[in-house]
This record gives sequence, C-alpha cells and structure tokens, in this order.
Amino acid sequence: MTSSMAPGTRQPTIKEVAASAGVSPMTVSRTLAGGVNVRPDLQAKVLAAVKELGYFRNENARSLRPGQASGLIGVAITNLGNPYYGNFALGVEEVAAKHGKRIVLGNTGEDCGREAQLVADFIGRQVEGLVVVPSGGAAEHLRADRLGDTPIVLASRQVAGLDVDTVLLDDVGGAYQGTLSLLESGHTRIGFLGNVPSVSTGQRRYIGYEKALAERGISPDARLIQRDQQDVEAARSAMERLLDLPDAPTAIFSANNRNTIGALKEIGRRIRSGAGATGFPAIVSFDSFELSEMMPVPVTVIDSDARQLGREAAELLFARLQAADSHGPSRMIELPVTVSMADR
Amino acid sequence: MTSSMAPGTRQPTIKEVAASAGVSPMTVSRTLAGGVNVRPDLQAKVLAAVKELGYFRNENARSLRPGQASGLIGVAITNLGNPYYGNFALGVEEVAAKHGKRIVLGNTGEDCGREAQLVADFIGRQVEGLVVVPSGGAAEHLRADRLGDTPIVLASRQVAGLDVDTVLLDDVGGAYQGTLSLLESGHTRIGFLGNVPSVSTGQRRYIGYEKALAERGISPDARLIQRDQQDVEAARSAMERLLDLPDAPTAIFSANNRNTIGALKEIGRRIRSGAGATGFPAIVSFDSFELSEMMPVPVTVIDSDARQLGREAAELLFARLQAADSHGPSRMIELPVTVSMADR
DNA sequence: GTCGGTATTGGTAACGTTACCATACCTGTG
DNA sequence: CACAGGTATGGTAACGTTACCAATACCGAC
Repeated sequence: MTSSMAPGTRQPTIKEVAASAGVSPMTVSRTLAGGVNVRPDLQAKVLAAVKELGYFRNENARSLRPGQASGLIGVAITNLGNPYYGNFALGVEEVAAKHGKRIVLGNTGEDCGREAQLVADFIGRQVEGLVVVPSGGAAEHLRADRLGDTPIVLASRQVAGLDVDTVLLDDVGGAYQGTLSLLESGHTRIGFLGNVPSVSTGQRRYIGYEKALAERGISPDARLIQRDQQDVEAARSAMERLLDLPDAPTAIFSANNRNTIGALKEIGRRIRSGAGATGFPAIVSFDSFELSEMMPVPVTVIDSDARQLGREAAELLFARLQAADSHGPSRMIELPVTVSMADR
Repeated sequence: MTSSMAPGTRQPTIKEVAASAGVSPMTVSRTLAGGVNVRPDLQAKVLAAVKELGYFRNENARSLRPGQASGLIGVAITNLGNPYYGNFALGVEEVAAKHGKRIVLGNTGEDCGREAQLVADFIGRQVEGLVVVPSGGAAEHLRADRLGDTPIVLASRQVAGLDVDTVLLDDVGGAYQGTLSLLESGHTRIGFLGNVPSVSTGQRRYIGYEKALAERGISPDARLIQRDQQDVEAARSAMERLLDLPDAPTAIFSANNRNTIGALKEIGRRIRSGAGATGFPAIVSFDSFELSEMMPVPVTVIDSDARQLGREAAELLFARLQAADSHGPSRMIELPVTVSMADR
C-alpha cells in the first residue's frame, strides 16, 4: 500500500527500492537487468519491493550512462490527421520494435520552423536516429553535420542539396502512367491538381504528368494547372475553378489524397444541386483513399503502401546505425506504385 | 567545420562547448538559459561555439536534475492508421504546446500488453502526465497507484472500476438519437454493427441503440446484432451476413467508422456485381468519414470532433497537473455529438 | 588446512546538467 | 579611499543509474 502523499510525490528511486528490500542499489539494478549472479531469494525480495513501491527505472538517467543507447527513434511527419502518414508511422514503428527500439512521434504541420524545433528536441533527447517527412521549406536544420552525427532518413519527399538516405515513391513513373491512361482514353485536356513545387512530391508528380503530355505533343495549359492547395477545402475550390472554365478539362490528374478528396467534394456538391451524375471529368488520383470504388465518377488510383514506405525508411536507418562505416555514401530507394484502373 | 570521425562520434557536451569558447560550463548553461548576468561578448562566443560544434542540450540529463520537469506528455492511442485518433492526438498536442510541453505518441494496436509496456516506458521516461485511449482489456496497469502518481486521463473509452479523469463522447445519447431517427422513418428491423462489449464505446453505443428500440417496444433480435468486428474486412463480412438473412434488416446502425466503411464496401460490392443501387438498408454511422455525402445509399452521420476530444483530455490533464490537490476526486466529461441526417 | 576459483554483494565513480555558494570585479557614494 | 551593493564568473555537489573494482563467502581439490 502506497502512502498517499502531497501532490509533489516523486517516482521512487532505486535506492528506495533497495532500502525497502534490505539490499544495495546494485542488487536491485542487477535483478532488474536479468538477475545474473543474484540469489533467487534476494531477487524475490527486490521484485516484491519494486511492485510494492511502484518503481519504474528512470530511463533518462539510464541513457545518461556512457555507452547506453536511449532506445529511441525520432519520427517527424507533416500531418497526423492524414491516415497516409499514420500508416507510415506504423511501418516505422513495426521495424523499430523489431530492433527493440521505440519511436517518438512528432507532427510538423508542414511548418518548417516547427520541424527544426522538433528535430532539435529529438536530438536533445538523444534519439539514435531520425525519420523525417520534410516539410519542404529551407532545410538547413536537416543537414547531417548539423545533427551531431545522428543518422537521418528522409521519407516520401526529398530535399534538394541534402545528401542523406532517402526513400521515395516512384512519383514520376506513377504520375506518368496515370496521365498516360487518361490520354489513351482519348482525353487531351487534363487538369492538374497538386502540391506546391517546393515540395518534392509536388514537383516530381508534375514532371510525370508533363512528360506523358509531351509524348503526345501536348504542351501544358497553365489555366488547367492548380498547384497551391494544401488542404481539402482549397482543393475543392481549385476544382471549382477548373470546372467553371469555358473549356473545362475532361479529365483531372490529382497529385495527392487531399486534392482528390477536394475535387470529389466539388463534384458531389454539383450533383446534389441538381446536375446529373454525368459530364464530370474522369479522375486519376495519386494516393488511394477509402471507398474510392464508391464514387459517382470513375476514379483511377495510383496506390502506394504507406506502411511499406515506413518500413523501408526504418530499414535504411537501421542499416546505417549498424554499418561499420556510418558515413558511407547516402542511399536512395524508390518504391513502386500500382495503378488500379477505374473499372468502367 | 566538424572533424569527420569514426562512427562512434558522440554529441558534444557542455564542457566541450565551454572549452571551445574559453569559458566555464556554467557560463554556457547560463547563456543557453537566457543569458541573464552574462557579458554579451561571452554570450556571443558561447553561441558561436554551440553552432560550430553542433551542440544540443542533453534533455535527459537536464530532466535528471531535481525539480526539473521532463516537459513530456505521454499519449497512447489504439490505432495510428485511423484518422480519428490522428486528429485526437493533434488536439492533445495543440494544448500541450500551449503549455510548453511536447507529446510522446505511442500506438497500442488495441493490444493490452503493448499498452502496459508503453505506459511503463512513458513513466520510465519521466512523462509528466498520460493521455490514454484504453484498449479495453484488463487495466491493472492503468490504476493510479500503479503509475507512481503520474496523472492519467482516459479518452474516448472508460474502464470499469478505474476512478480517473475521463473524457467521453455522448455515446449513449448519440446512438439513441441515431437509432431513433431510423425508427421514425418507419424502420423496425435495424441491424447493429459494433465493437466488442468489453470496449466501453461498444457497450455504451449498444445501450443507446437498445434504449431507442425499447421505447418503441422492439426487443433486439440477436441475429441482427454483430459485435465482434475490429477491422474493415470483418465488418464487411458481418454486413454480408446481415444482408443474406431471409428477413434482412431494412436499416443499419453502425457503431463506428471501421464498421461503417466495411458495411459500405459490401454494398458497393453488390452494386458492382449487378444489383441496382436500390433496396439497400439505410445507414446511420457513429463517427463520420470523408466523402460520406458521396455514398450511393443515404448515410446519417453521428459526428464528433476528434480534435476537440484531444483538447479536452489534455485540458483535464493540465488542470490536474496544476491543481494544488492533485489527488482530488476524478472528473468525467461527456462531449456532445451532432447528428447530420442524410438529406434524401 | 590451505589454496585457487567462483558466486554473490556492496562501494565508488562517472554520465551531462544546473542550483547553490563563493569569489572576484566593478561602480558609485560617503 | 574604504565600503556597500550589485554584476559576472567559476567550483562543487547532486540528480538516478550502472560499469567497474574490491570484498566476502563458499566450494572442491590437494
């Protein structure tokens, strides 16, 4: 039974456990470390005292000792509310757990300043490595030599001029294939909804789109290109502008999840206000989303496995952590994407 | 310029910074703490050395000092891949940031053992408080006296016999209202898709459903009740069973997000295999989901603000942290939900 | 009975940091 | 010019833990 004390009650320390068990702190430490060379009866006493006092080892103090690792991997993602990144984090966690490490997760909200803060804090907490989905602004704070030799892996997006391990999707190829499928269906006016070019996925997916158009001798029409939307509502409004053009596009290439949802919301709005369910542009969406098969217009999905992306990023990090030469040349992996055609 | 050393390169310490700047560690510490009573020229030297060496304060060592708080709040959620919990975590983070704290996020995967492990680790890392969405199994490890006086707030779900601060949704009321709306439309055979009763939301939402039925003198039909689905595929298959009943339900009350998606997927499957879009049960869904307005069958949504849930949980925690009497009686908050009728 | 070896236990120091105290300096006042 | 009162700086100890070493107890072998 714990004595119920004033608010300021502290965690018990190993000394208190030792006193309560009638042994030295070292015996407690050894017992908790597995009990080698500790008499079973003392182990029992120690464990009883631990339970009685509700003792937990102070991991901060533990990781202070020389040579002791903190057991933490810092993970910074841009938007926790986006299930894509949630699943990404799950992939990182899965691999980290396999190596006996825990992840510390932080959200940058696409804000470069918060990202810098977060990374600094991670390092201050002695993480053994970092997995970061960069927000896309200036990235001085991600340079390897500014991180005190903490290894870092970038995921999903790359940063120009930053020579570190990176895992990307096949953005260019996926966008190219998706756009091509629209061209092959006879579309020639294809709208583009996407991210700002300063974010590498925004840039790379645009390149794939443009490449497919170029092969058919079509030069991009600036009025069909909307690249400034960060959230669903902005995407919806961009879609509204495209649909209101005198010569509206007959198909849309949407470069991500948020844009696709926004575009579909605008279509839904028009359907509910009386327009029939026909005459809307076909949609190709980079990134899948739940219930895409239930949409009133055909949606072709360029899908990737967020969890796998997280796994690969983590594997890259652990490879570097275990490498004899942790300063070896940086590696870059591109994960394939799958294109699931709308079946109508 | 950092000397590029062998893999084992360590973070620089305050002593090294001090040596490099030609001052004592105390002057470095004071400078980093805001610079009171430090000559400007020395501050400049220190800051230059910090930058030069890429020094970050060791937060673990810092929090070891007596009276120093770790600045961390531990947050345990059940499923990172579910955007509901992602947004929940964002709400917690928002309030934590307001108080100058950071969150450490962990995923339990609805696994009670992992939850216990996670909480123990949080405490070992000296978090100042915990926000937990309990997984629903045994919860010995969440008892306040097992947590070394670290305050805890439960969110979304309560745990029987656990007398701690809790934030819930108005599960009973929402389920009652949603079910009532179906009854008022004339439905009498209403299926139930939900969580296992050991999870409090599963239990409470079932109670609301049953209460509405009882008011109309309808006793629940066991064949219409499916309460074992944890993921989308299981939910789809449960929906399949309901639809295949000889006297299939004319409406479905789905007690959460995952079940609603599964149910809709089954409907989609049938529509695509040739059935018309009519003759399917009306759906009421506890929890909203993106694009619910685009579904081929009307979906009434019982919506709650996940982010607000996170905010309220965090506020409860900080109230307790700042209270003079941190052992005061536990509080319970129920957040309202809104019912958005399908508009057809 | 003595010796080498092993099993068990405890003491000490060190990890990186900062609160506290002591010291040295500086400025203005009587 | 002495002295009070402030400002600036450094030394020391302590936070909780465990690696390392020292000490003790015990065992079997000679």
